[in-house]
Amino acid sequence: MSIHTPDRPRRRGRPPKHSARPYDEVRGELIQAGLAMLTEKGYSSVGIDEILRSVGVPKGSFYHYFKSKEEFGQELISAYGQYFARKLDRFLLDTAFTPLERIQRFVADAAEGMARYQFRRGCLIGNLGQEMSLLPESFRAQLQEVFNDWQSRTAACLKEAQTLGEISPQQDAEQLAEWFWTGWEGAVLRAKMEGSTQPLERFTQGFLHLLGQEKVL
Amino acid sequence: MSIHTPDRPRRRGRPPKHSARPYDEVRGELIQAGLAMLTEKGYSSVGIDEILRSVGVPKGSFYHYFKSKEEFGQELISAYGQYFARKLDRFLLDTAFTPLERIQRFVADAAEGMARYQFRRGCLIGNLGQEMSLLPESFRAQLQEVFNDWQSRTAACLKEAQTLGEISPQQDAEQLAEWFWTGWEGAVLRAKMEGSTQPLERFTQGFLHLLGQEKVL
DNA sequence: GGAACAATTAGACCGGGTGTCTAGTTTATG
DNA sequence: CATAAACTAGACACCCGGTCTAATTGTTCC
Repeated sequence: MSIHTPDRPRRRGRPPKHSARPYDEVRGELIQAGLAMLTEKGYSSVGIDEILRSVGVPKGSFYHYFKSKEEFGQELISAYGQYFARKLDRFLLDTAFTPLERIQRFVADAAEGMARYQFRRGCLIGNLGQEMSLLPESFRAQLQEVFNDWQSRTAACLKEAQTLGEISPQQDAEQLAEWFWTGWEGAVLRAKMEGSTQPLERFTQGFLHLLGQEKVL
Repeated sequence: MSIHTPDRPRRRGRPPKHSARPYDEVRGELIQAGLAMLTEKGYSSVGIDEILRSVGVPKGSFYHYFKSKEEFGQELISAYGQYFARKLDRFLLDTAFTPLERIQRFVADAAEGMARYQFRRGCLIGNLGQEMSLLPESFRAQLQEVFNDWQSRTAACLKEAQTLGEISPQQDAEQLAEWFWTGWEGAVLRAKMEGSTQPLERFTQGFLHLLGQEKVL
């Protein structure tokens, strides 16, 4: 339940070689904890020490692991982007299903993920986009890149659907994918608001409908 | 440009009858200023005195006008809901245009509004939905109601489109409207992120496409 | 053994801010 | 002229923010 052991005794100087968690492990835990908190509350409402505390790392150590909160945020964005890219691949490249089925399976998995945290956590990228006016400008381009990445993975799947004749080859797959992600973020927002997976499902249903198929989900 | 005269001299006790702005006027200005700030930064990042200061009302007076920050927030939600409902009516009931044209005109107006503030301000309801996990629970139902209201106004317009034969009468107008608003919030989010009206236009184009018409915008 | 270096963090810096409320001052009312 | 109504100064009692220096401890290598 808790993210880390609450407080082991803490010594001051350099830790003995074989006792301490290695640098990269601690760094990873900080990123993990940061992701959990920022997906729930966004960037500006979460303080550094809240994250540090949850991992049992003393406040003074933050700048040993990261240059600043801004840089930390940048790493979170990229970690989240990659995490989700992997998840997308897991579903969208799964040849056991048709391309459209893969999308549905991805959506179902994401919905389950939101439910697991009582709809308190959303999409980090969406959260930050919404906060944009409070954020360091350096985040803007990075957020866009993440979306672009997700979109092109989705577009590839849609193109496959086209060559397999599952959807019409006339529509621009890239644009459909952009469009999916735009709407998806809206659906995530409403899922948080309503505390229900319904918006996610309804949106997806409509999207697949747009693709030209009738019976879905 | 500035919201109010910066600081007129301020006397302490009850103001003379004909000198002071009436209670309701001040209240209205506070709500106005609150809307401007919350549409930009959300609820939790905006402090009460930031709003007070911008209107030239001393901090001590807040509880003269509102019971608490929570109640103030509730009034903002309802004011924003009504403001937008009026705007929707202005466009969606304008019989000088076809129903679908009205929707396009509404979108164009909203896009212009976002551009006017350099894409820093979004939709208050969307902002708060995103923040939900940081908000008083009392906001949840209220936010949903606002969406429902907007949706039914939109649905009415879509039904008119159906009776006029502009779109197929087979689809459920209510659901299409819900779907529009879900996607719309996503598009607003991305417009903020990209600092461009493009997401708004692209999304709308796709939506109208879904309604079955080809040439749009 | 002991210098030099690497790894870690205590603790404070400095400057905010939060929402709330009481006690007070001033005008209006009857 | 007492009482009531309208308004606000100023503080309460917090907790927070991100950052950085100086100190402490372990390791390495002569």
